[in-house]
Formats: sequence, C-alpha cells, structure tokens
Amino acid sequence: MAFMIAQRAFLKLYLLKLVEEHRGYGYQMLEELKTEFAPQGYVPPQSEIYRALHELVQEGILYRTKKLKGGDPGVDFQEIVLYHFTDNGMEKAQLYRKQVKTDLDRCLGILNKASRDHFS
Amino acid sequence: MAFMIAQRAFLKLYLLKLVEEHRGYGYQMLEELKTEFAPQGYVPPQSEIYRALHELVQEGILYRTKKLKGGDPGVDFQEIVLYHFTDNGMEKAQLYRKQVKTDLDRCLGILNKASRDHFS
DNA sequence: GCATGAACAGATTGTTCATTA
DNA sequence: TAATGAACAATCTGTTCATGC
Repeated sequence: MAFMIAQRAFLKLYLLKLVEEHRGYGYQMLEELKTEFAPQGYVPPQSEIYRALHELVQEGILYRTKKLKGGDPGVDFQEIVLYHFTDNGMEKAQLYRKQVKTDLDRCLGILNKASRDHFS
Repeated sequence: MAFMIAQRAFLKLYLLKLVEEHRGYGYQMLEELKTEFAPQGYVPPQSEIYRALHELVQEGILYRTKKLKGGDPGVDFQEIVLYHFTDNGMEKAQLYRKQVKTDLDRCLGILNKASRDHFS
C-alpha cells in the first residue's frame, strides 16, 4: 500500500460530490475546488482534475454528455462536457468512498501521531 | 509543491529523533518504527529508511561511524553503521523540523477538511 | 480568457535482488 | 537471520504544450 493517500483519490471524492450536486463540468469544478481549498494553501492542478474525471468514467461510475454552454445559439458556442452518474454509479461511488475513508483515516492516524510525537 | 508530505521527510523526523536518543543504526531503527506504527497499519519499508539516512548524511546533518556489533571479538562480527549529529547538525535538524511541520500542518488541514466534508 | 485534453519529464516509492557476516 | 545497500519497475504528479472557441 502507498504511504499517503493519492491526490487522485482525494479529488475523486470531491468531484463525485460536485457531480451529485449537479455542478457538472471540469473547468467549473476545478475553479470551485481552487477557491474552496485556498485557505489550506492547496491548488488542485488542472491535469489531475481531468485525469480523475476520466478515471471515474472508465470505472463506470460516471458518464459524459456534451453540451453547448449557454444553450442559446448565437451567444456562446463553447462546448462543455457534463458528467452524470451511471445506473449503478451511485452504488459504485458509495463503495469507493468507503475505501477512501479507510485510507484517509489511516493517513490521519499516521500524521496526527507525527504531530504529537514531534510538535506537541 | 507536492500534494502530500513525502514518506522520506516523514521518516527523517523519526530517524532524527531516534539518533538523538542514541538509538542509532538502520536496521534497529527500522524494527523499532515497524513496531511503533503497527497500530496505524503502517509498515515503513526498509529501502526508505536507508535512503532517508543517506540523505541526512548528504545534507550534513548526520555522519556515520562503523562498529562491530557486540564489541567483544569472537562473539559477533557483524558490522553496523552508527549515526551521529555533525557539529551544526542539531541546528540544521531543527530547521528541517520546522519546514516539515509546516508541510505536516498543511496536510492535516487538507485531510481533516476532507474528513469533515465527506464523512462527518 | 474559457475549456478540454495529451505529452513529457521528474520524483517517489515498492519490490526485488545482491552482498556480507 | 541480521545488516546494508543497490537496482529495477511502476506509479503519481507537475509542467508544459496543443486545440478550439
């Protein structure tokens, strides 16, 4: 097992949550997460967001649709990729969340111990 | 900056502490840390221990001496490598600890937030 | 600048292998 | 088995580049 939780897994949790709340395309979620994590001094990199989304699709949790941003033609023709849960995507996601929670708790245990041991 | 704290940096903290307490060779420290982290389900890999020690030497914080284990000849001729702080090693270590603390706190902030956001 | 994606390079790490006593 | 070290392979990640609107 890896020492620490992977950034990819960490981001997947947040992306699943954002898709669940119907805020659903890559660039927007990236910007949202950037804002959300600014206080923690963490800037999620663009490449990881897209890689995480692609993996969630490959894993059969999400699927993609394409849409023209704005909807009204003549206004904005930018094409965006929206994400939605597949039929059994929610169950799969729940399973995945469970796995990540185990890993997250393990990491917190390790890091909290280090914090106590060296900087208490 | 990397997403999470590196295992190497994490281990260096513990190795510096063990050397400070005069428990000082690789294999022994490895076994000690294995025992210490058993409850957290973390098994520090042998290779990382040695790599971390080598780096601490390269960074001028520690230096090495060699010794025959047991001391008494005829009993055990296994050669072991002991580690000690250099002249200004303690100061350097203190500086390093400070840096790692910053990183550690950043990681804890991120992971605690995730824990709250998804599993509260 | 918004939006998506790929490519490339580097660092970290886990496993295995080698050596000696 | 204890002890140290190196080699190898895989993964992850950060940066940069490419494309289109």
